[in-house]
Amino acid sequence: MGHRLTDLQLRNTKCFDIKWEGRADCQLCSIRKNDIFAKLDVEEHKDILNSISQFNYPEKSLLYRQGNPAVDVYVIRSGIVKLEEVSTDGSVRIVRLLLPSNAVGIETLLDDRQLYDQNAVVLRGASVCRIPYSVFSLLEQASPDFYQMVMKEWHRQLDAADRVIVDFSTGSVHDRVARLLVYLAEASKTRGCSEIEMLGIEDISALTSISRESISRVLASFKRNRLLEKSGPNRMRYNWDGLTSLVEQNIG
Amino acid sequence: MGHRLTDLQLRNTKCFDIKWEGRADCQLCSIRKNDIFAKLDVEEHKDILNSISQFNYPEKSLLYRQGNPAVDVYVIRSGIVKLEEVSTDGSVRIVRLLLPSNAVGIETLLDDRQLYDQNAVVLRGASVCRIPYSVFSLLEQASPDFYQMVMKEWHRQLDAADRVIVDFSTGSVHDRVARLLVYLAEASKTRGCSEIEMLGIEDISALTSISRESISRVLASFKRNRLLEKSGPNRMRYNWDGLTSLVEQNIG
DNA sequence: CGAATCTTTGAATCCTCTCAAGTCTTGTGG
DNA sequence: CCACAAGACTTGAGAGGATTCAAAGATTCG
Repeated sequence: MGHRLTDLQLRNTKCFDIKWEGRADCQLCSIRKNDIFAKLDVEEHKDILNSISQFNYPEKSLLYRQGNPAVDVYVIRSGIVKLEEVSTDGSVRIVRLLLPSNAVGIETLLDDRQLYDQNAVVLRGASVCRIPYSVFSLLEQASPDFYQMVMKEWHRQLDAADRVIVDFSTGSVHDRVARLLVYLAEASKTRGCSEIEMLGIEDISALTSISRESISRVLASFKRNRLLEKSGPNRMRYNWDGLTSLVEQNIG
Repeated sequence: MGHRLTDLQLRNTKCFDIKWEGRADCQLCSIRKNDIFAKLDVEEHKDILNSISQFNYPEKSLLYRQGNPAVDVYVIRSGIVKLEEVSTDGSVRIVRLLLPSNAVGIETLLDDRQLYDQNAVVLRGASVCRIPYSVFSLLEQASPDFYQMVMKEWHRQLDAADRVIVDFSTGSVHDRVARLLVYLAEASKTRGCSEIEMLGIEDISALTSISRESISRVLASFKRNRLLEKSGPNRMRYNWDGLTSLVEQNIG
């Protein structure tokens, strides 16, 4: 079985300093082309978007907690956020990883106000836009095809969940970790970065359902084979061809 | 690794006789209260809903194929449908199980017409409503809050996917199968039925990522302990208290 | 710098898979 | 309707992989 949360983590008594980064400037936003506001005329609706603020959440801080009333949607501008479900026995499983331009907490948008389904925890220092529910109800009235973009986000979330099933929960320990690394490498490539934002072993464990020790061993073997190389705290340089050939290998 | 599809299955050359069951009668529909049309005034929009037909798909037939253009949405009225992803190496993984009142193929509704993400295969003879895309585009115009209900369906699908991750892909072989049985038992209970609609071992395997033999062994042990008992083809009588106590046990 | 946390590594055990053979079911055609 | 073939399920034995426990090395943070 997986690892349990400590008391501290469960209560989240620790104080994180979440920095306010100012009003969001949707007009100049670099990631907007891929997010839920992609097709919105932001100039036309600037008074509605007015109430969106931008924050910086440090590593390990919580965007929201499973079971709390869903009140805000967060759009990730940078960093990595995990959605984790805590079982009755206290063990934790990550159900998806969300990356820049993903929206977190879209349960908020269901008509009968729901509770958040998971904990949303920041893995790598994240800059996010916090969007109150009111923005959505106003936009819904002002821009009737707005929900097309929200539906796309639901679709992306399903993709992310399916990825956890198909890629990170199927096959040998070796294969699962390899696929995760390729996934992270892909994400860093599209960001134009040649290094992986490495997850902690604890998180890889909650994502793949593999014991921490086994993960450490697999990573060690990848390093031995020069597929990975530590290049800083939480950063790894990767050998793209080597890694991808690993995951292609299981063809046939 | 998982089992591969046979050539026959990949090509779906076999002919299934899909029976036309007539026009859908949304007015009298017994499952509507839980599906995407829950809050729709069907009398008011009956001319739009006119083009919905009802079909009976036999076991093992395909609603649609992964990669084909998404053209119709199907609402399940009875039976069980699996969504399975076929990897490049031909192995199959079920990413979710869909039950009565779920909609299948909602990728159809994304504005840039998408391809179906998975194969949708009928596991237990299913009666479905086939809803062409046009119905949705008309409803969108006619009933502005219609997308609230569609969003709920996306949410249900995410729940189903998360369930596969948390319950069916985490923990020991024994636990995963036990949770699946409880899930099926719950579903049969809400249908007012005291027997499980049992999946084939192949499908349990694709759902849990467990080898067929191990599943057989676990089921055998449940039968020995009088938690299960065959009560017909593809049907099992279950011991609710026994099964649920199994999945609760891993508390603490 | 030292404490706490996270990661690595080893060795033994346990679990799950694989292979293989047998039994049971289902469906088809004579 | 029976017989046979194909497919699905069961069971055993053995091998291999993954987990566990334990202890030592690294890192991080105050």
